[in-house]
Amino acid sequence: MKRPAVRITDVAALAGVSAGTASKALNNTGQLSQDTRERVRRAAAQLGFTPDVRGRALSSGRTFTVALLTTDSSGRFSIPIMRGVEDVLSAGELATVLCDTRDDPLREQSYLRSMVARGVDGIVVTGRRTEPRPPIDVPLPVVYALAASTDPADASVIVDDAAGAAAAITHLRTLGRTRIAHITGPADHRSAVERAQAMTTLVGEPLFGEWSEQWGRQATDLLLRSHPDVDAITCGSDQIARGVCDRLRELSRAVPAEIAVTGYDNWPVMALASRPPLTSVDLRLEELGRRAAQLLLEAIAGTPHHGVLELPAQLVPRESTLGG
Amino acid sequence: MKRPAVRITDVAALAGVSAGTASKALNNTGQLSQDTRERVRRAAAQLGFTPDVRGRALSSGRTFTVALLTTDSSGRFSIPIMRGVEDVLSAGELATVLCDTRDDPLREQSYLRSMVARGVDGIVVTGRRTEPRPPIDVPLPVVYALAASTDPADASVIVDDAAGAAAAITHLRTLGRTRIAHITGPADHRSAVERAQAMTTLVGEPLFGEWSEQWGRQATDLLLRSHPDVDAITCGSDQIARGVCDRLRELSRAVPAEIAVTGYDNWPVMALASRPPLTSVDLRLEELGRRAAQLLLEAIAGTPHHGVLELPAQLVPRESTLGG
DNA sequence: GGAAAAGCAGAATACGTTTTCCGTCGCTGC
DNA sequence: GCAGCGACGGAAAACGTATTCTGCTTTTCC
Repeated sequence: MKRPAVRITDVAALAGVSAGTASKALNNTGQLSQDTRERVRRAAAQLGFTPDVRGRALSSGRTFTVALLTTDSSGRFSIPIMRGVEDVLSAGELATVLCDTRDDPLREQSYLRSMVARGVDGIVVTGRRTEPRPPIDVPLPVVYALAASTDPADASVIVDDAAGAAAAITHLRTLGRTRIAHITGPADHRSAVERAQAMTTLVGEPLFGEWSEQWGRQATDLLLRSHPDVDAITCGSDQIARGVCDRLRELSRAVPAEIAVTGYDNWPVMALASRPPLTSVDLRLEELGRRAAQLLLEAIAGTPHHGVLELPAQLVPRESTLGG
Repeated sequence: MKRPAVRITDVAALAGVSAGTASKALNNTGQLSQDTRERVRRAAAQLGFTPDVRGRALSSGRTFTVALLTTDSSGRFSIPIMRGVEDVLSAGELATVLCDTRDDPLREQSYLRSMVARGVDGIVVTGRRTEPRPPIDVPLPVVYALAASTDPADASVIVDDAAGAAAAITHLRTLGRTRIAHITGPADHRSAVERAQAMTTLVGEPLFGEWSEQWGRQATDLLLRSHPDVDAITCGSDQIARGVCDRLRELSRAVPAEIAVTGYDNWPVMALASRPPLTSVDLRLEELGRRAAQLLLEAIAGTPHHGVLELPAQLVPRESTLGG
């Protein structure tokens, strides 16, 4: 069972060349005849040779490993990003190592030291909030995902929240809604503020509160009292939107016939379980993770990007605006 | 900024010893005078020396890296386990590399090859379902988490679902409930079946369906038609329980005054958002991940465990049974 | 006081790969 | 026929650490 690990010297021996030559053949470097390359490749295939990453790392500096530094690995925002990152990296035969800092600067420092000592090829930094964050100080390629670096010279990829919010508004106006209100999360959350600002021509001021269903229900009451004639409510999150829908149903206000509702985040467990299912704005976080990983690969390859890349969000229409 | 990486030879030079001696001093191996050890340690601290994992890996075989093989990294079950695993491993200065197989056997094979080539010290295998899974074939320490290996000689850590279900029943009986029904997920899911079997002295047969709120609502109607006098409903998941609560409220049946409801999984976003908040059974998945990681560390250290370790679940009482 | 034993540290080697530097061979052009 | 060049592949060094082996010094015991 425990086959004794075939090394490059074994391959070289079988192909009748030296170890160095075998290395060149397998990595398409140096100058070798096509014939020799082919012979070595066949030998490697026959033996099922897989280069030992340890030796390779020591010798070439490349470790084919990337660190994923996240402030919380449990959040529903970090997870899809992780998936996207890991997807791209694994396709390139790179390994992704997980560093969950738990929002603790000490843990972050400790991880960074450790990752530098490991000689990772690069780092993807992500977080659960969209507020820009201070850059990390490492002599390595770094890409920031979701939460941009405050240093504009760094490479960051984030979601275009304003465009996503605008898309929701446009969608509602196309459907003929004119008196649109907005209920969202805390006023000190950048995502809440950015979305609210992009929601033009609102009825009344945006209602800031929490990212919870309860606040959605509560805010619905407030809103209907001050603006009884709204015909659409855009929400800063699917949780809030679900609360809004629940409350409207309790009040026998038909959704969307009477009042259309939109969510935000397109979190399946909320958006689909809501009654009715929510029209929402998908952040495309997995794609964001992929792009971040691609940028990192390019930076590792020697062509780093700079500045912030904003990815478009995508409106996903469902019954809460389209009727049923 | 880019300091030129201090190596062990630098430390050795500063301490006035050879590289090999420095290594021994820092790793507490070999025989050295206490004085020498101290001197080397001071030199290392002064220089901020962090051993290069690459060199260490090549030399000692140990790579201080563990692979976390998961069939899906997005599930709400895998995530807490990952956290627990990563928590323990990072405390031991080990790195956790993420391998998301997406339920694809080919990807799994490819990852395993890659991890063996990397020389990881061990592997934690986890999944999103509790059904036992075929073992992986690698010459390395392995621990299975959540989904046990079908080979009893392997080390597995799982949740004691039967005990969790029994705890819910006991809780309800203590509260004086006697006519208890059960609504749960698909009959071909082990977790549904195990929980249902442990629910003794039920009113009627368990209702198998989907893990969804909609099924919870639907099943509530079915149940009330056949057994109008139930005074408690245990559910196989929090989603189902939330659906049950919603339907009961629509029917003006008070929870828990008239009918008590319990969930399962203690998934905060469901259990806390439900009206009323759900009494639920916490799977303690993070703890499960921790235990798995600890077992793996012991196996790596040379004292492997065998067989299945069942961890207790924990009942978390809330208003859906305790009244309000 | 001498021999054996213990304590200590250095030199050398190994880990598996990549990469640089050379040497050889065959060819071209004069 | 010879200098020079290009194409190819081998030998060796390098990466940074751990570890084994060896030898020196000091202690201990008779």
